[in-house]
Amino acid sequence: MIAHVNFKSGVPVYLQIVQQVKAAAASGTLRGGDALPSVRVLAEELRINRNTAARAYAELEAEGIIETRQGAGCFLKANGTSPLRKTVRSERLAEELDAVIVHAHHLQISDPELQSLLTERLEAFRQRQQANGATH
Amino acid sequence: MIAHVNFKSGVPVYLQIVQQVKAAAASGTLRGGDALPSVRVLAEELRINRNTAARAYAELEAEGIIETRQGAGCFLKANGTSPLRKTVRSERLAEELDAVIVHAHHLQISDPELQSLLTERLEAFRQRQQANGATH
Amino acid sequence: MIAHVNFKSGVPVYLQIVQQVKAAAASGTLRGGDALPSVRVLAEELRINRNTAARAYAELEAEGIIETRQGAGCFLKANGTSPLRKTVRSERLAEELDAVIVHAHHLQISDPELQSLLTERLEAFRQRQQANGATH
Amino acid sequence: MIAHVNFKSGVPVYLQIVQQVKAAAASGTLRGGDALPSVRVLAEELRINRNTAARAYAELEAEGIIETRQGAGCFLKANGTSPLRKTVRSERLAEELDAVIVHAHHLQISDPELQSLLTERLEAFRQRQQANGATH
DNA sequence: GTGGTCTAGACCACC
DNA sequence: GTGGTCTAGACCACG
Repeated sequence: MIAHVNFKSGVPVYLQIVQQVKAAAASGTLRGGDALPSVRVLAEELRINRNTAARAYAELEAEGIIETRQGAGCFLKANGTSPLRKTVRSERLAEELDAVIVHAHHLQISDPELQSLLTERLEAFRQRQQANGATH
Repeated sequence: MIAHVNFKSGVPVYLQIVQQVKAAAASGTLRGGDALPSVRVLAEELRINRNTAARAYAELEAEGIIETRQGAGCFLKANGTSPLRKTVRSERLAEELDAVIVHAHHLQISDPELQSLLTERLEAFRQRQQANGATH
Repeated sequence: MIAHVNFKSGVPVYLQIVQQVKAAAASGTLRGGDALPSVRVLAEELRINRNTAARAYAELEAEGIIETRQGAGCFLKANGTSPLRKTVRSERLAEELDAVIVHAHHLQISDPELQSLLTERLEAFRQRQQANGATH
Repeated sequence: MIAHVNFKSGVPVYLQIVQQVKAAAASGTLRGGDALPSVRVLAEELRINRNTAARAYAELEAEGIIETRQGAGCFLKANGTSPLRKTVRSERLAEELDAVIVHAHHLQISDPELQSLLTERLEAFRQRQQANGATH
C-alpha cells in the first residue's frame, strides 16, 4: 500500500496521494527506478475513482517526480534529491501528532490512555502487515 | 488574532479556523467563558467572507466547543464531559492514529521513535498549558 | 417529493428539511442505503437555493443520519447504535418533553390525557412503520 | 409563567410568545380582562430582552388579542371567540409529540422508556409547581 | 453528473 | 452592535 487517504480531512484526495508519494521518495521508502502501482490497481486499493488516481500521477509527472512509460507503467525518477534528514521527517509527524493530542484532549482521553492506544494500534498494524506478507 | 488561515493548503478555510480554535481551547490559550471575536471582526481580520467565519463558529457550536448567544456573541464553553461514549471516543482517535502510523511507516520512522515522539509532543503540550495557566 | 417547506412558519427552511428527513427515516419511509435526491434536484423541487439544500444535507450528515459521498450523492445510513451515552440521550428528550408538558398545561390538557395522547401517537407511528415495511 | 420559549427551535422568540398567549386564550387558561405580566416581568421570567417581550405584546395588540392601557398594563381583550374544543387543542399537542417520537426513535429510546420518561417529567413538573405555590 | 466551498449582499431576530 | 438565514453565482474535487 503506497498511500492511505482520509476522505474527511478536507485535503483533496489526489493531493494526499501526491504528498505521500513525495514523502515516500524523500524518506527513501521509494527509490529511483522503482515501479509504482498502476492507476487501476491504485484506484482499487484506495477505493477511489480511476480519474482521481490518474490525476495524482499526472500531478507527480508534471512536478517531475515520476515518469510514465506508455504500456509499462509509472516509475519513480532517479532525481538527485537526497533523502530528508530524520529531523525533517519527524517534524512532519510532530504536526500530525499535535493535532491528535488536541483531539484527544477534547475527547477527554488522558495522556497515558493515548500512549497505550498508540501502542495498541502499532501492534494491530504489525499484525496486519504480517497477514499481508503471508498471503502475497 | 485568534487564527491564521492558509488559502493555498487545500484545507477549507472554515475548517482551519475550527481546528485552531479547538487547539487554543485544548491548550488553555482560550478558557471557558472567554469571548471569541465577533463574526464580522473575525471575517475582517482574516479577510474572509462573513459567512465563512459564521460557518466556522456554527461548526464549533455543533461540536459543543463554543456557545453562541444571539445578539451577544460567541463564548468558549467550560468543557464538561464529552457526550460521546468512551469506546466511541477511543475509536475515533484510533483511526487518526492509524493514519499517523502509516505515514510514519512511509517516512521510515520506527515504532519506538514514533512512541517517543508522542511522549515528546505530549510534554510540549503540557508545558504550553502551564504557560497559559501562569499568564492568565 | 421528500419534503415540503413552509416559508412563513419562521422555522429555517434547512431545519424543516432536516426534520422531515429524520421523520421519514424513523418511520421507515426512507430506509438504510436509500439515495436522497441530489442537492440540485431538491433545491429545484422545493424552489430553494442550492446552498440551502446542501446545508440541510450537511446537518443530516453531522448528526449521523445520512452519508454523503463526493460525486455520488447522499444516502440514508443504516441506523446503527447512537454514539451518545444513554443518560445524555434521555436528557435531551426530557427537555423536549418538559416543553410539551408546559404547552399541555396551557392548553388545559390533564396529565392522564397527555399520557394517553402519547400512547395514541406511538401506536400511530408504529402503524406507519408497518405500512412502510409492507409496501417496500 | 405565561409562556416557555425554546431558543433553538428556529421559531422567533416573540412569535413563540404570541402563539402561546393565543393558545392560552383559546384554551381558556386566560380569560377576557385578565392581566398579563408587564414587559419587564415577562422579559425577566423568560430571560429574554425587554425589546423582544415588547415586540410580542405589540404583535398581540396589533392582532387585537390584547389591549395595553398606559400605566396600567396589558389585558386580554374580551373577544367573543369561544375556547377551542378539546380535539383541536389535542391536535396541536399531537404534532409536538410526533416530533418527540421521531427524535426518540433516532436516539434509540424505546416506546416504554419514552412513556416512563414522560411520567417522570410530569412528576417533576408537579413538584416544581408545588414549590412555586409555597413560595409565592 | 455529484457534493463542497467561498464570495457578495440582503434581511431578520436579538442585545 | 451581535449571530442566523437565504439567495445568487462562481469554482473546485470527484465519479
